[in-house]
Amino acid sequence: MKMVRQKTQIRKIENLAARQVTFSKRRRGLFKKAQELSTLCDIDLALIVFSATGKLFHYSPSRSGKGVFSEL
Amino acid sequence: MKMVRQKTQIRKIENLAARQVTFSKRRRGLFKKAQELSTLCDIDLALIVFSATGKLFHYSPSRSGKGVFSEL
DNA sequence: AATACTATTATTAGCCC
DNA sequence: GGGGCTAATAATAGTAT
Repeated sequence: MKMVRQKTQIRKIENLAARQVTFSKRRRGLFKKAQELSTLCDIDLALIVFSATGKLFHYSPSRSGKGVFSEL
Repeated sequence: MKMVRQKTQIRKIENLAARQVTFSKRRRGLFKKAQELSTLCDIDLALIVFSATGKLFHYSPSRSGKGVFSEL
């Protein structure tokens, strides 16, 4: 069981299963980074992610407790 | 010149200059990650970031060439 | 403010269960 | 699909210019 990682190529992952796994992992990482930026720098931001199947993941942290898009 | 990094604490950076530098650095990193996720997984997303001074940074990559919020 | 460096931490690809 | 592991890559805090 070698664990040799390729240097990541940023282009569409053709294998469906691998693409879904990467989507799940990286989406979580992106949300985490977004929340960190919001907290560290005391700013508002919104991150809206659509899955390939149309499912919506949204995130709108807020310093004030009200989401950036709370009106929508 | 020691370069001892603290384990990052995720809470507001009180020093203004340091906060601005971190905002600049991490905002770029976040945009990069967002674009990578979009490309790797062939999905749409939008990232909207407001600076503390109200400046808007927005990002809405698209696989189709049309932004997610192109209608706005 | 912007950029560069680099030690260190953080993320994650590939694997297994 | 999800969770854990670990080696390897990637991001970045602190520093300097």
